[in-house]
Amino acid sequence: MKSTFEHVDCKHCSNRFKSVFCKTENDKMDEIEALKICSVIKKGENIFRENSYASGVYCINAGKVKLSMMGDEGKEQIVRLAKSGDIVGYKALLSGDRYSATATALEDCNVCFIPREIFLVILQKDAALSFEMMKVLSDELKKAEEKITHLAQKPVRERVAETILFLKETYGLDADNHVNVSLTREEIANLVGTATETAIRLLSEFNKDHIIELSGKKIKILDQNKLIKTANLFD
Amino acid sequence: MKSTFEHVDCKHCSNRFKSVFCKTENDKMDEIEALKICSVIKKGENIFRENSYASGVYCINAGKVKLSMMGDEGKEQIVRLAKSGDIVGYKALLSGDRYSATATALEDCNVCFIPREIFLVILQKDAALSFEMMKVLSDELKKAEEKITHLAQKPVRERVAETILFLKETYGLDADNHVNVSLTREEIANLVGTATETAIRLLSEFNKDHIIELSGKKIKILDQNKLIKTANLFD
DNA sequence: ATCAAAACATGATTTTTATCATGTTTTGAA
DNA sequence: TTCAAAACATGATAAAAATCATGTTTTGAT
Repeated sequence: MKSTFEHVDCKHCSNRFKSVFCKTENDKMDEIEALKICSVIKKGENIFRENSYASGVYCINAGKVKLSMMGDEGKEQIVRLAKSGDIVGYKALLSGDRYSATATALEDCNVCFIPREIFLVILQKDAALSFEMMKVLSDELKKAEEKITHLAQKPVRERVAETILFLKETYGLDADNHVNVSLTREEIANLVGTATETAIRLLSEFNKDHIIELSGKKIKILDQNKLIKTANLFD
Repeated sequence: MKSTFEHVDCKHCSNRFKSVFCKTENDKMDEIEALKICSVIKKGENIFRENSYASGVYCINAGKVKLSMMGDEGKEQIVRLAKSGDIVGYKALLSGDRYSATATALEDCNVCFIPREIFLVILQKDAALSFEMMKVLSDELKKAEEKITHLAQKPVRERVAETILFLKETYGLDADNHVNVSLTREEIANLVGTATETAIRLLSEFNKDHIIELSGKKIKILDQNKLIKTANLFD
């Protein structure tokens, strides 16, 4: 099984046209193809660590990844969730800095590593790729600013509801209509920005109120409208 | 007096080499020069408004600007502070969206408006400008993610201390060693992400403890080390 | 110079949320 | 399969911060 993931041909990559590389020309793609390194990252393993030297970007070919920062008291804050087709590690590379977050596989992943120099050189030559990168960065920044506003102004209850909707938006639903990602309660709390116990309590409450249905780590949204209302969105 | 600000020659602009345009070639600069529109924005006036159509970017030639988003309950959240040499409004332009924040002059400003099309066309042609833009975006994103982490994990007291240090970092000190920006207590609260009364109380407390000295809206940092300690940074 | 509005200040109270404590359930490695 | 560690759950309590209330000071327009 593992070998089928070992090397992915960029030009035929299933994420090719979903990713930031969608408009990249074929000759540039060949350069990446030649020098990228694909590898399998097991669930729980880190792709890179906060404060370590940024050696390149990672293109997620399969799997889910969390990006988190360590707070002063050693508490994890999840700042982004990535899925197949997304790239991670570009921020540090562009600002010429160390990685500002740790990237951890939420499930077994297949990622393609594109070394720093190759990525930067292609970026210099390929205006379309640059433009796509700027779009990605702009979108991330916009989302981050919205998150700041909500974190500063919305009560935890609303933010927990919002987070469930965000998880559905990001990862979709599986065959059984469950939100298609498995997070511990602690991870959900670290995404919401609250204490683990508070997240647990609010999830149980939503469960009791038949807004969601919990079975272990699986979350099923029973009443999306009520969840939107609970999140206090769009008013 | 006003006329001296009315038109600023890009090539001789004092911010030329501090801004994102620092590496832009002269011929590109001429294009911008020819089509940009300089104007004076009075204190309190908006440069652009959240949700309005993004018609271009604004280069701040002189003055200070706050960028804020409206929360659900109509409460302002300040997401960024800009100074001369900074550009604002680029995010919306790049993601092809409306402005996601409102830009308001904190004092009389002189800004140069660069229309959407010109900026985007030059961006396509000028790899160096694109790269600088990506750097700016990356830095902003990194700061935003740090803010998210602090907002989620640090108590208000620490965040107020941190905000004072941030204001000093951003705008420096004036001749009397005061932090060189004038914000209302409400604006400080909206930057910190707390209630106005809470911000007022903590500022008075720092004042009483001789960490800072308040005189009206002017803030003087008396004991920077204590302020850093209060902010609980670097430990 | 006057005056109303905005900003600032501070005490009292309530609400929200974190923390502490403790017990149960689930999970994954030996 | 067993068993310890991790995750989950929930009650009690404490702490933090918001809200409410009220008064003072500052500010800017007339």
